[in-house]
Amino acid sequence: MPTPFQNRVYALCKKIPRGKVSTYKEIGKALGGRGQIYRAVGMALKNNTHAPVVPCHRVVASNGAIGGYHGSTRGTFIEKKIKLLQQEGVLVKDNKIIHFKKKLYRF
DNA sequence: CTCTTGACCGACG
DNA sequence: CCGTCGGCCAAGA
Repeated sequence: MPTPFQNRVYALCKKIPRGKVSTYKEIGKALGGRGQIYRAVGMALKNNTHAPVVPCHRVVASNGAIGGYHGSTRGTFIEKKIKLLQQEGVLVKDNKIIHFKKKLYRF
């Protein structure tokens, strides 16, 4: 069972439109949190095993880095995440999102 | 309740 | 560009 906090995070993830991405920080802000809120967001997504029902692959770090996927900061899953993003029109180079500012979706 | 850890961020040198 | 430090959220032990 997910915690209420996790539910909020997942709900926001679903709101992200196709071809757009968001960041841990923006999600945290949207939740009304401040400071280290994005760290808690990261934990929530890590606990998310039902991907891609929840499009957590559209959530990246604030600097445009991919971040992590399926509980890993690097590995096969990350490649999968990149592929999914590129399928949706978000180009990724060297684990960073191209035109990140343009693709960034704010709530 | 206390302590640790995490898919993080921003500032500084 | 890279390593280091401060910050101060949520969940689990």
